[in-house]
This record gives sequence, structure tokens and C-alpha cells, in this order.
Amino acid sequence: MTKGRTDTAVKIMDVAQELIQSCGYNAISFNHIAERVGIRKPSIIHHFPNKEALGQAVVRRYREVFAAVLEKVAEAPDKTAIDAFDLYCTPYLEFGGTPDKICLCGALAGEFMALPENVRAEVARFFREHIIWLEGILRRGVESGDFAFKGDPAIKAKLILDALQGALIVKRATGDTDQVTQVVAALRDSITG
Amino acid sequence: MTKGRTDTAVKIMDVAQELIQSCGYNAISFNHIAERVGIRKPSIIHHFPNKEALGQAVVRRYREVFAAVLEKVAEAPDKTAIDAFDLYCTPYLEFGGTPDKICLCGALAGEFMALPENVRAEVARFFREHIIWLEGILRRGVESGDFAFKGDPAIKAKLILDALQGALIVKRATGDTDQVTQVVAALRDSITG
DNA sequence: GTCTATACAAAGATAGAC
DNA sequence: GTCTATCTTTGTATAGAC
Repeated sequence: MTKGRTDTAVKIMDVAQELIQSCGYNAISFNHIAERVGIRKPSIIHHFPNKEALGQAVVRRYREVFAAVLEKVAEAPDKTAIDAFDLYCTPYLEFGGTPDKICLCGALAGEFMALPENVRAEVARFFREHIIWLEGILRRGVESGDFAFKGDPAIKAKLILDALQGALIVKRATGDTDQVTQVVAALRDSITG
Repeated sequence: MTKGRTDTAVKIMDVAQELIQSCGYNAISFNHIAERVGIRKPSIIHHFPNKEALGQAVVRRYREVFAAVLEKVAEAPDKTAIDAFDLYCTPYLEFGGTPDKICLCGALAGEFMALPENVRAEVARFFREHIIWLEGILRRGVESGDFAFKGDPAIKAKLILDALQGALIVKRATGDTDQVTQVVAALRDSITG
């Protein structure tokens, strides 16, 4: 599914995503993006009619790529619930390994009330999908005996998502390079019993 | 400690803080602040030389007020570790009860790389102080028998802070009004054994 | 301490040449 | 598809009157 996007359009989205993950939505501009892509400011408009459309496209792609991976692992018969959990944590560990990047939706959520409506909707949907997916994995793990924990899986799912998102933003601010790894391990322990 | 601030200066800080909690740092302007305070844009400059100075003053006050409360409860001989934990969660529950506000430092952390140096420093210090305080409370609770949990208190402290910060940003985006309450309860259960 | 007026830069966006 | 040139708005900040 290429959505008919040209190479330039994809490159614009890649750069925009990286910049938002570092600096947020309101801090970045067409100029910043154009500079890194190697084109001029108005050329972006040819690919995306305005900033809101670009923002929405970036978050939508991020959400859909994430969702496709999660769906695939949830349906793979050879993957255990533990495998699924570990896989879920992979991007968080990856972002946590950088000095300046957090989850795209975590960055956007910090300035939520200052986002265009369409971008907000994508961010909200991202979080909702992840909570539902996590709850499903937790229930599967409990049934299979891989997981053992107290409390409602639905709430545990929220706790996991919240802790991972929070770990990224706090880690980047404090510079505590081990924080995300430590929190992932603690969460893992808390569900594997 | 009034720091010699006039009523207007305090009002400017109050409004600026609220706006940052809702919209972030880069989305707000002197105009937005001035409008709500009921003065004109350049009048703000009389109280704070520039946006960075205002931002730093706001975060610094927030951090110091928080720190003073935490220090007081940590030193109160009649307060148990559970009391201290519950008190720590109070502001998070309060923000979670609003439709649009999160922790000031959680909001700023989302756009960390786009913040002035001085503001960054205050945000980082806020998180570090909270992790240290939480670790102290956790150790005290373990010693007193109020708390019982597996793992390193230092890491548990990070997990708690991360989960609370994450709960606020995710909750605001999804509109799941119960989320913060649920996560606080789950965290409480996880340390009281 | 607050105002009007203004300077100056940067933002998002458009028009039209190539 | 990309460019230059331009428009309009908004941002931070300053000067100086009151």
C-alpha cells in the first residue's frame, strides 16, 4: 500500500516525523522540514496542502504501521503472549536508546490542546488501539499461564502504556539512559509473576 | 518567600502555567497570556524580560512548591509511607479530573528539545527530585512494613513517576476519565502488597 | 506599571514562472 | 515538481509617552 505517495512526499513525512518526535508539533515549521529534505518551503505544499494535513498523514502512517505489526504478532500462532509483550516494547527501547526521540504520539500528547482536530483524533486512536491490544495480550497470557498478575487486565494494559510513554519523556529530560530498560524489565516482571 | 513579585507578575505566571499545562510552551504567546491577564502584550516584558525567563520562573515555582510539600510530608513524624504516597498522587488525580490539564513538567517534557536551556534544566530537576523522593518513601515503607513489593525501590520509583506522567497525557488524549484513578489504584496495590 | 506604536523575524500559505 | 516572489498574520521584543 503505497497510497500513491512520491519519494519526496515520503521523505517529507520521514523528516517531519523525526522533528516532531524531537521537538513537538508547534515548534517545527515548513522551513525546518524543507531544509532537511533539501527542498524549498513552498515545495512541501505541493505534496501536502497545509501543516495540519502533513501532521495528520504522519501520525496516521505511524499508527497504521504500528497497528499492522501488532495485529500480525497477535495472530501469529507460534508467538506466545510473552513474545508479543517483548515485541511491543521494542520501539520504546529503541527510542529510549536515542538522546532526543520519544514516541511520536507521546510527543504530540504533551501539546494535545494545541493540535489541529484531525491530528488529535489520530493520536487518541493510537492510544486506544494500543490499550485494547495490550489488554488482549494480557488476557491471552493469563489463559496460557504465561502471565500471572493481580488486578484487571484492562487496567494493567493502561498502566503498561502509561509507564512506557512516561518513561520516554522522563528519560529524555533527565538523561537517565537506563530508565526505559529498567521500567520495561519491571513491567515484564510484574506480569510474568 | 514572595521574591518581591507584584500581584500582576504572579497573575502572569498563573496564566502562563495554565496555558502551558493545556497547550505546551511553543504554542502559547505573550498575546494569549496578556489577553487572559487583562493587560497588553508589552506589559508582560516589564515583569519578565523575555519568554524564556517567564517560562523558567513558572517551572521553577512549580518545582519549588511541589518540593516544599514533599519535604514537609517526608519529615512529618505522624505520616506513614502510605500517607506520603497518597499525598503524592493528589495533584495527578486533580489534573486527571480536568479535561485539558496535565502536569506542567509532563507537558514541557513532550517538546523538550525545543525548550530554552534554562527551562529544560528546571524540568529535568523536577523529575530527578521526584524520583529521589519517591525512592525514599518506598524504602521507608518497606522498612516500616507498610510496603511490600519485589524489585529495586529506585526502579519502582521511576516506574511510579513514569506511569503517573503517562497516565495524564494518555488520559487527556483518549478522554478516558477513569484512567488516572485506575492507574493510581493499581500502583498503590503494587506497592502495598 | 501600563499603554500605543513600531521594529523585525518567522510563520503558514498563494501565485505564477520554469 | 520545484522554484522565486509575495502576502498576511503572528510572534518576540523595544522605544517612549503617560
